[in-house]
Amino acid sequence: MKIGQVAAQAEVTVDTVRFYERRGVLPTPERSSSGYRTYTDATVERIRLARRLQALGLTLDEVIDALHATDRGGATCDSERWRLEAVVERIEAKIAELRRVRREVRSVMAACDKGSCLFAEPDVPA
Amino acid sequence: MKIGQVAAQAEVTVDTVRFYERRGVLPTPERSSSGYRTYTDATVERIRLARRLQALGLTLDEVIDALHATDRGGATCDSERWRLEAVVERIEAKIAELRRVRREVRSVMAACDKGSCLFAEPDVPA
DNA sequence: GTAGAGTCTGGACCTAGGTCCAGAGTCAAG
DNA sequence: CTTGACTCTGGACCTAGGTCCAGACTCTAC
Repeated sequence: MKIGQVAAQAEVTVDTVRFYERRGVLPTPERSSSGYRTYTDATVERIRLARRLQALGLTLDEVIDALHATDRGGATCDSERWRLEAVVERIEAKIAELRRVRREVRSVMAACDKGSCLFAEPDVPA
Repeated sequence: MKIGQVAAQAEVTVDTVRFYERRGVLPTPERSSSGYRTYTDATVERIRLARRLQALGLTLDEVIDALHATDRGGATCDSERWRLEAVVERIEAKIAELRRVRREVRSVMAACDKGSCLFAEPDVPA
């Protein structure tokens, strides 16, 4: 398979496939006699898995790490579970932060209603 | 006041002050005879307000917009309230998205426990 | 045999919000 | 009058995850 076909099947662009290669998501591919990268279905699956992990909130570096861990063999659910737990924690920290900010925005809005507006100074009438 | 003093009082760096000037958060300042920017306390207040708005989740462009609106005069709590409401909506959309992803991560973890691990293919014993 | 589609390289570009730098000028204290 | 702290300009750099480009090459179909 050539890069375009892999990209289409994995639903990414050819640029992304090459980018993943540079970053180490994908191993250095074989080349045809004319220098074209050649791939198998396994590459499509690997890209799909990478995207899935990214969609779950892993950074690209974490995805690479996870893939390399399984490449080395010996990766099991138990041995890799912590990655997902770390993601959940990160998500929860973000949610907490967003809630904090929302509370603050609401309190500013409430203060605004009472006449102390952030934007327009309340012109205190004598 | 010179830039360093303004920066210190507003708790930002001098680079940020100059950056804010370029972006339009701050108006073009007066210059001393030697070419140094000169500021008043009002600038410190303006920077503090800008940072406050950013901390509430407004983008820098939105902050600039809000400040310019009040510069033009006529800004009131009522006329500017929508900005904060928009921020709240954005925050809520983000929270919803994070919750969705968290649900998905958890479901992947649960599936993992049942033997279909994303990382390590379950080697189905015969 | 040639047009058009695909592929190659590697480096520039994008967003957002700054941060950092060199090289030159300015200012206050000792 | 020199040292050290401050300021000036404008452009490069940072993160993250790609995206886009030119100019050259290759492959397929007509």
